[in-house]
Amino acid sequence: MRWSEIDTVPCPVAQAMSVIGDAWTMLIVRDALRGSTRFDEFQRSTRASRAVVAERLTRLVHHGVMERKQYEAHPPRHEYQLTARGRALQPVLMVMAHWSETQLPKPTRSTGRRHTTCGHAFAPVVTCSDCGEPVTHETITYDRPRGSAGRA
Amino acid sequence: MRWSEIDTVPCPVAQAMSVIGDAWTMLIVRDALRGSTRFDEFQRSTRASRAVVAERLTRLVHHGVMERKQYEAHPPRHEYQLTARGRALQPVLMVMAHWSETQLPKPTRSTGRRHTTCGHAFAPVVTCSDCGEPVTHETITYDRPRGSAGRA
DNA sequence: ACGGTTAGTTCAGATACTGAACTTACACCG
DNA sequence: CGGTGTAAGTTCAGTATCTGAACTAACCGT
Repeated sequence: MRWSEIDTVPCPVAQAMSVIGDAWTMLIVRDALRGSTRFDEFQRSTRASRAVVAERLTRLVHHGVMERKQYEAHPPRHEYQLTARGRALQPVLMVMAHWSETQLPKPTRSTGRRHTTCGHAFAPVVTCSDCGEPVTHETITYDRPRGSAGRA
Repeated sequence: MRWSEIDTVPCPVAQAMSVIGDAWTMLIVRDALRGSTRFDEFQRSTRASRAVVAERLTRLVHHGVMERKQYEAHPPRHEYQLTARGRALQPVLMVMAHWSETQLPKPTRSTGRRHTTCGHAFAPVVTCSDCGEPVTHETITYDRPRGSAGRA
């Protein structure tokens, strides 16, 4: 199966992969969540090749994660902004960064994440929308126990 | 910059990418979280080429996400099991699947996720470990506002 | 006129992926 | 005994993708 056909798999994880299943794409989204909007900004920060940055930005726009806007007419200049769909990736990146910080051996500079509601540094905790209690690997089941297409 | 050098970037997202920043790897982890352990099981479900499945499994073992265990001596047969580090990816996949289900247009079969603590189907909500309130893109700040290396 | 900025595109050479066949080592069946 | 099946890979030729560097276009400031 080709990369380009992943989007035909009826699984939410595979669908997500068809949009953000690439390291450079994720780094671009990370930068966008931090406030980057310009092509060169993405290129310098990710250090991906210019061709890859251009291709990934086009793909993100195509999937409705980012919007390409002209901010200057002469000369024509564009910038990339996250859409609501793109901003909704924030929890994904945050939980991923937390996994990295707590599970991987190599030290990374702390992200210094702070919750403005309470003012504290914090760890993201995934909870149940119904009862509010934390969700762990052990307290989850799936309705169709062993279906054909994957899910997580 | 090469893919193989991502792990030198001192950013937790980049570090995560160096381990799971690949679509096939994520699908393998998804299957493992569902209970798959065998090479052929991963290959059939992901439909990646056998060479890629072998390479990705080796990489996951190398990064301590999975363990390779011999479960039969004659003929030698191995299986792959998630380590604690691998099981800790469950929230990442779950939040990602939720993003996919709520944000992407293409319909995917519902994952039918159920919380055994309360017995209900649920959506994962990322909350603050300190105050317990939901965390959104708007209620987060970062201590070093515009550092050199990325974070999210 | 000269250099700088922004957003790309182009290209040759290197790297990675695909699909299929092949391998090893056994088990089961008649 | 020979054939088929299973499990976990490996190998290979052809194809696709990525890298790094240079180049383009259209302006600005001095």
